[in-house]
Amino acid sequence: MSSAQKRRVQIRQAILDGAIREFARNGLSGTSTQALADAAGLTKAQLHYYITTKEDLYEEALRFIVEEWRHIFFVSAGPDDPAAVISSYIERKIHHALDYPEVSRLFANEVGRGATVLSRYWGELKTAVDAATAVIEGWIAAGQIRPVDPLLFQMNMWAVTQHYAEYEAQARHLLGTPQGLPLDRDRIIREAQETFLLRCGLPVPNHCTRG
Amino acid sequence: MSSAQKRRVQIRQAILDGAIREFARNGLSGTSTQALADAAGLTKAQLHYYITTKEDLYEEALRFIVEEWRHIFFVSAGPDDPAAVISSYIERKIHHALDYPEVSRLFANEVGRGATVLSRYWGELKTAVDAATAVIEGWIAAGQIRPVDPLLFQMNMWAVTQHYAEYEAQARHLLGTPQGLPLDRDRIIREAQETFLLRCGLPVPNHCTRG
DNA sequence: ACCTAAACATACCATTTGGTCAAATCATTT
DNA sequence: AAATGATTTGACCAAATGGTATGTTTAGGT
Repeated sequence: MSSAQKRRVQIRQAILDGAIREFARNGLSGTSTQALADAAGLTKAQLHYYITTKEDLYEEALRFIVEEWRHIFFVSAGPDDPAAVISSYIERKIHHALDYPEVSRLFANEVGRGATVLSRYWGELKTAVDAATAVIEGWIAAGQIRPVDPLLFQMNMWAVTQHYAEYEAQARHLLGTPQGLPLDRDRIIREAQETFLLRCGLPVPNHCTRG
Repeated sequence: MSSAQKRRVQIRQAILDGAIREFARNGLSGTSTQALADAAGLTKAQLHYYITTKEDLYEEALRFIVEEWRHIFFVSAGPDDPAAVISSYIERKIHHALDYPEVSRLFANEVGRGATVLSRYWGELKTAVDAATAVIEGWIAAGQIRPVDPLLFQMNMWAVTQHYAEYEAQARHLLGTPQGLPLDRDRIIREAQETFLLRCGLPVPNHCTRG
């Protein structure tokens, strides 16, 4: 890859990163092209050399998120036991939520507006969810876990893990975590794991005893 | 109250209702005063006769929500047993979320942006949450429920109940509920109750047997 | 050195933005 | 009916909006 190509890729990445930040904060209509340009360190005209319209960039950002999540998440049909799969899912999901809160917020924002843009990519998500549903139903049929509503079980795990990205400000305030310091991830992960393991009638590993 | 006064109250209510709708959909910066005026059935100039600035109206909407929620929600220290308190909280919260999704979305949006406006009213919320924490800790001390992280337990209940307002579009798609029909509330409520009752080590009432 | 195409900058466009203002209308009270 | 205050209107403002057009610079290959 020539240095010119490398530079172009870098700029495109900067645009995408900035766009996710800005769109997550102010939504589609609340984000100006000027703000997008600034966030990427470009001129407005320069930005328009790389993108066509604001809406296009917005859709690209969403597509990027969906693609990324499809690779990272969704309960996969591993050979593992249910407890391990659930624990791992929750852990990974919460880490991601706290590492990239803007990504989660942008997604939430779009769905909250009715997901008019996102709905185009919902087929992929539905497929992944259906696969996970099949896995969970298998667990239930095999008597490995207490019966659950597979779909709602997934949605509730999603809700809880996502929450700490979307409500980070509130969590900070209620937990008394100052602005600079990170949230207590282990504490959050443990409580979430405990909740959904117990929901499945699975035993909870007693890490260290709680204070 | 004279008819003139009555009319004024009606207009103010229309403005507030419209504002919650619009702000919930497009955020503060994404909502134009024109849109706010249209939503209330007024002229832009007429709107400015009743409000001073967009920001003021936004803050008023948030204040209204906080005040409303303070009356309706938060685990109250009733004489009831834990199971009844938790079940009732979840049921009321989910009904409210599905009845007034815009309210939940506006709140979520504001918190997602860092809650810069809302933070002024967080004292009240914190008080209510602390009171509930004390109640839950009492349950634990009395051996009435399995030990939980009281704060995170509340946040997770909030996350799940809130979810069906914020992600209504996604829930519709995954549950296969067409646009016109309402979501299956009983199903959602039951799964949520089961999850958080089991988290507390409490028995689940076996309503009707599940299909 | 030279040519071509990619990358960038300045100035610009019509429209929309949040908000104001004086004048006109309405309702109410005397 | 006249006076008075509350309400409504349309015109208006400077600034910001999304996006373009036209030129200028830069980089890479020959």
